[in-house]
Amino acid sequence: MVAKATIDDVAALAGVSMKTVSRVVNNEPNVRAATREKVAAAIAALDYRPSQSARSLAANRSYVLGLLYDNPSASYVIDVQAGALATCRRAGYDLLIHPCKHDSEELTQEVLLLARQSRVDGLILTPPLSDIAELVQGLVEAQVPFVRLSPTENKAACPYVQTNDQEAAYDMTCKLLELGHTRIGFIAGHPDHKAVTERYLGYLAALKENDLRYDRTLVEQGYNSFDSGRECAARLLDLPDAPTAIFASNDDMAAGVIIEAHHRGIAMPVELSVAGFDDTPVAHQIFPSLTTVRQPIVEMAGKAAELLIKLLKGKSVQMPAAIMSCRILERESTHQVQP
Amino acid sequence: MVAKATIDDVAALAGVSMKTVSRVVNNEPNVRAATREKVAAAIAALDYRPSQSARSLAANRSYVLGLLYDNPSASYVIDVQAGALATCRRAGYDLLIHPCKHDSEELTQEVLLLARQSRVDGLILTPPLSDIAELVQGLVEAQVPFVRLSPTENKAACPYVQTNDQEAAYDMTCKLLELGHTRIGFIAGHPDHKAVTERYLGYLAALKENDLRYDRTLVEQGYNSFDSGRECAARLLDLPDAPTAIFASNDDMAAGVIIEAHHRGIAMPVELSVAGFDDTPVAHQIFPSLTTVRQPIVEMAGKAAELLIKLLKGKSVQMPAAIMSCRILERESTHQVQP
DNA sequence: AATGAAATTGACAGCGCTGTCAGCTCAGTT
DNA sequence: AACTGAGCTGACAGCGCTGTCAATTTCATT
Repeated sequence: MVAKATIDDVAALAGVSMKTVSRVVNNEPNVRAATREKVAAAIAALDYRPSQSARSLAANRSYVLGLLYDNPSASYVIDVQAGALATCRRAGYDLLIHPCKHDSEELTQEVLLLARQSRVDGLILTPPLSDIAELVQGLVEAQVPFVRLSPTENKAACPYVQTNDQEAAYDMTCKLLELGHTRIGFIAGHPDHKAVTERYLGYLAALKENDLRYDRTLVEQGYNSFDSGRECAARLLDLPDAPTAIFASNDDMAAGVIIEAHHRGIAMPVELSVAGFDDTPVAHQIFPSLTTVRQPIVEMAGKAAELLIKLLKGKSVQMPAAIMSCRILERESTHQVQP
Repeated sequence: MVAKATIDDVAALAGVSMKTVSRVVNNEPNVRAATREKVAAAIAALDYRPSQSARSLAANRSYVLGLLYDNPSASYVIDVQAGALATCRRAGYDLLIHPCKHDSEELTQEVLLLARQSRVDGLILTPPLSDIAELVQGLVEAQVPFVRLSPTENKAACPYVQTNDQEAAYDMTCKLLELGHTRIGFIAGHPDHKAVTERYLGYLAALKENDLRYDRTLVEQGYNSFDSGRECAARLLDLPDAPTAIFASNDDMAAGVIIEAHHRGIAMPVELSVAGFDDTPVAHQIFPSLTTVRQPIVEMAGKAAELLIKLLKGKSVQMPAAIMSCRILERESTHQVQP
């Protein structure tokens, strides 16, 4: 790499102390405008770039956020990364990604290590990690700053960003009811993944609200994967009195439903309506394209990073609970029930 | 965070100098076994974790690799990340992700900044960034170590990892020919994305090899996206003498072909065979599931990180060119041509 | 037991920055 | 004109580690 100018070089050229250069670089107050300009000119002339390692060591912060996840959905993870990164860049932070296993024994230790090595200043936890009590507890005890995406438990512990999953699932169920469906199958999400399971509550609430009896045979336990969705669909469609609509807790499972129906020669959406949740890319790449719920994942992650950075700056973020709204996207896979 | 033990604490407890502790921590040779054990015990007792920022500053390396990409495929990016991370963890490195715009004016500057700030020790470039001459040139000049995934140009410049895209596309085309198809439509990839465009050469080679005349109307220019695939398919299927098989340069475009065919009521695979490339998740989530080519992306990225780390360790990696093989996956979307 | 080479260990000087704190400058006051 | 306090600036001491190099120990040989 090119010989790099240090803060001393800049100070010498600008005719000030290196501390003043530091002030200018860090946008600190109490520097006369004229001085600021002199320094800025010197920085430009030398093409000076502060060394991150040096400032990390001296200031005891790394200007790096860690992003923790354990989610099989590539598009979800990419969106979270994109949102977090956008904020990070604006604030001069970098993002370290740290996929991990939510059921690992050493999860908490592994994550704490990141902070203990001073690799990251704070962490963003995404579901299902945001609901692991031991991990959350460990971070609180070690006083590692962190923000959670969509936690369902222990919300007092720290800042979080959330969506109204339950409400959106309620709305989606109502939509299907409005289309005349009375037997609506539901495929629940992975039990370890609390945020997804919340959607089940929305489904239940909508049935209740509309005085439909709850039929246990219409609810299948899925595991968030395409394959599990397909298996659940097979069972639902085998029912003597099969549902005319199936609402899956996520798009991957909904895609599984659609494949299973295709293989059975069921015409969609006329003979079967299908709804999903998440609006992953597959939702509009399958036939029929999927009616689903879009979450503002990028924005949520961006907000989370923002809260975290505020927290790091010491601006007491009084446990702010940013709640963001989902939106139903009606596509081809839902249709009026046939008489 | 918990009060952290420093190297001095460990040295004091073990009764050695901090340099010796440093040697043990870094697995350097020339430390007596007994000493090593004493130190190890002290480290364990104090739960000592070296500060990354301090060692970065002192050793002038960050133990972080940067991953550069500009690829709309979430699953591709996730796979690359996973592969690179696996290697990084084994070697004690972290991974900084850096999505960017391949057509940005300031791309080279932006990327060089990462190294100049000593945030990363080296870079992994993925297509289409691996083919941007200016960027590659800039890195070489600035002496930033880097490794490329699937470069098609200037291969002498530095280590790279590659797949035999062209050969795989050749094989896939032959497979369609064997199924009796003689009019095989082809949807080319984004012209900026060299690695994808190589697949076109494989298609051409197969036609030539089998003495089929090249029909220009059967080749459409796509842009790697689902929508562009669908548009190209529409044009191909509108042809008076429409193809009986369509080979798209990637799965997203192939998914577009399948949707377009569905909307036209074309029965697949009997009336139309479709083939893709990449084996993205959508390939087996659509109906009919897609015959495609699987690249060992995770392995490639892992290998790339490995080469890069070797390079950083000064072990002269004499421009090693790891070439890895693709595999055709036959699924439901391809079928014998109808007489 | 003396000898020399190799193995092992430690002292020390930074790496390039930021935090602390003291000192200086300069309006606005009295 | 002297005084005040806010605004501005700089000296300096680390942050916790690694690289260098010299000192010491070890061990096989003679």
